[in-house]
Amino acid sequence: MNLRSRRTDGRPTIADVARRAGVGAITVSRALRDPSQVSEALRRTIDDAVRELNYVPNLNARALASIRTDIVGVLVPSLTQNIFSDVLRGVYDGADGSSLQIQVGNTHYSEDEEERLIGQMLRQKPAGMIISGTDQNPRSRAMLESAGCPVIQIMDITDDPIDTVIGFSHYEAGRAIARHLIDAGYRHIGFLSGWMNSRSLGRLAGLTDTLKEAGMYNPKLITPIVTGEPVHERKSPGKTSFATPVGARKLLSNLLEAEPRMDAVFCNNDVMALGVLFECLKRGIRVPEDFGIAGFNDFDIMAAAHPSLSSVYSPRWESGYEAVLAMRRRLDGDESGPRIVDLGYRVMARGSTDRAGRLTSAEL
Amino acid sequence: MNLRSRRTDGRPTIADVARRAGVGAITVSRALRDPSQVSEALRRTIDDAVRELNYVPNLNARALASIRTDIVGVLVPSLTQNIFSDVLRGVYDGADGSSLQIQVGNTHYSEDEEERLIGQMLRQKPAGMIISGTDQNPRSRAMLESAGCPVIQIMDITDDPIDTVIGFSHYEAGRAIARHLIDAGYRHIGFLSGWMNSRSLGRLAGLTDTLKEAGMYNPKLITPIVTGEPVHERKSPGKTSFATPVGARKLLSNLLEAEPRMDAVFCNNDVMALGVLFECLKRGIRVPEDFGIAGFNDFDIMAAAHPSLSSVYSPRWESGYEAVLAMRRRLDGDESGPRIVDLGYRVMARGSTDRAGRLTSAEL
DNA sequence: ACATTTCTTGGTAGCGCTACCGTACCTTTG
DNA sequence: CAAAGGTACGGTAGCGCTACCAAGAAATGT
Repeated sequence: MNLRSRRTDGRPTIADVARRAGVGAITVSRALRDPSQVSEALRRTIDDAVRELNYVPNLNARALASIRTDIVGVLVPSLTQNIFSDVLRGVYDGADGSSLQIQVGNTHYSEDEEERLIGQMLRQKPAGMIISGTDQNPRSRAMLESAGCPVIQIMDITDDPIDTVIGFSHYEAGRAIARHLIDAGYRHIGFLSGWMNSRSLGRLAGLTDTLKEAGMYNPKLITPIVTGEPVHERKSPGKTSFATPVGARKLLSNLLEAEPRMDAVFCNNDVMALGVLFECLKRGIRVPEDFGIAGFNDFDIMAAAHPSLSSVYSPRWESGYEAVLAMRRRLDGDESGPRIVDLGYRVMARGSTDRAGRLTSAEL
Repeated sequence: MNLRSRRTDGRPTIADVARRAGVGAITVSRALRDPSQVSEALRRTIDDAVRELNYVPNLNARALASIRTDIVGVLVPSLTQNIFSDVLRGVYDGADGSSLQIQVGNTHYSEDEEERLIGQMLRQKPAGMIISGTDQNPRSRAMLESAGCPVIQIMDITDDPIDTVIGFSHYEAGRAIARHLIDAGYRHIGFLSGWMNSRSLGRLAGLTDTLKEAGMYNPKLITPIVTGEPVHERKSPGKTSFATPVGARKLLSNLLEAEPRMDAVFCNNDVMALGVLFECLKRGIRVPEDFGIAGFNDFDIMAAAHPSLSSVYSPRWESGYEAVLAMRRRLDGDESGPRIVDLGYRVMARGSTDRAGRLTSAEL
């Protein structure tokens, strides 16, 4: 007896629980998945048996039998940048305490890679997909539309989501920071960036539109736009085409050379803004009196710099978190949630753009 | 015909491939998993059939039938800190192109949570486990020792690994930075930290031992040590008990008040070092002349600061990457790899500790 | 009173794959 | 040339779970 085959690993199965509780296996299965289908008394007996045997359901068997999993596929374009670390943190926080399993894929900002990963993930019949951005190619979009599971796009916004979009408008954020700089009294406002993706381009568009409206647009104040696929940063500890603070210092020098009247710059991200601040420190350019600096994302360091650095807060953690919560509601059968959720942004006005001296010293 | 049951999703199965190739299903299975067991001719026919049908193996069924998966469980203590984002990036880069699936768990620096997650992951019969740190509790350790799969500890080092350890000595890193500060001419060297984990404590021990040997140890120069479980940072966009640059500015003020002679500080991490630099800028303390600053980890921003900030480079990406490569070798049956891998650290001497003026201006 | 619906439970038959064993054929050896 | 071993392939029987169908008990309607 008990000549256990080598095919099992000795853990209790649903049949063991059923035997111990004196019920059928299928009843145990129901009690576990949807207790409301089982009578109070049996439910209790089954729960006891589960606890005594320390039974844990085999997820592979469940997935095989029911053609569905608890996997949520999450696609991000980069793991190098802190932005997406924050998004993933929100995702994991949102999944905490649920049965959802997170599976992360890195598209490396490549549409082809994105398409490949979508296909691969969908083959696993995931419970849902969360994907960064709204600029999937037509084939990717078609796959997602016929995926038969909730699909949530994040970190951008559109009025034509695949299914649901949770994010904010980069274009509006660009407009807002431009208005802030103009209000602060700057007149020769530049834009500094390294490699640009579609969201960065949205911010730039917002900035330039606003500057044009104010009659302050000057192309010499914009760093050359680099798009296309970034140099892949995989398989190396360092970064390549993404924004680096060192690169930002060089780019600032270039801009100042091309247009010495420049008196403020909106940096495509916070890291570059820090680099610019340090370049100003080195050159003895006074911030904010001679020169205004604004970043994007509002990482912690911005508030702690001296002078403190203005930025635009982007809801990165919130995007991930809200996406998973929305996913959980959908998977619980609640279809009533909105399909377009604008989480907004927030201009954080700090010392580095306080030319007018409006802030108290405690705020600096 | 073709009254497809609702139980399948219409994708081709191994049986479809077998039928098309005119062979048995088991032969297809073998051809896919270990082509050397199948004759050249059949292999080709099967490959063709696979391609024509666009067949993709069902991983759940494979896992169920063979009681093993391609999942690698990765346990990190935090997703809030960039350190572990870098580790995860290395992990994903290392797994790129293999069939391994990464599953991340966040222990929130809690031994109990770690134990729970280990149990949960082992129940999935993972192909291997990667776990941060070497300070698992006895029950966790016992579970991992009898897990029957490769277990790789990372980001620290020990001569008594559970299985394999890939990391570096925090104690030696602490000694090294202490020597660097002494060499640079500082005499009242402090240590600044927020919440401390066992690895931070190792660095501090290295620092204080070295200072004692040099007769320069002064407890008033050490911020109060905060250990135990950190305030959980889950379910919120912000951080709590972890190092923040704002907190660092306050802590520096406290230390300077307690011991005005302090002339250098080793910060538990780079973020705090940045905060300290900004506090010095605000107070008009000259760096490095009046005060030396060193951080830990060597994030990009350190080299770009002005003055550039000294730090200790820690192999975060490398830890994750090498761990996965070692895992892959083990899973391929190569047991010859070393069980203890010291990836080392590197003191990055920069402007913020260059009291002696040894660096050229280009290096600053 | 009986028919009808609702609720609770169980049996059976897979889900797609691989472990195990068996068979046919080929090679080697004394 | 028989015996022994090796190689290439296939059949069978599960892995642990759930979809589907069925049936009995209880509740409800007429």
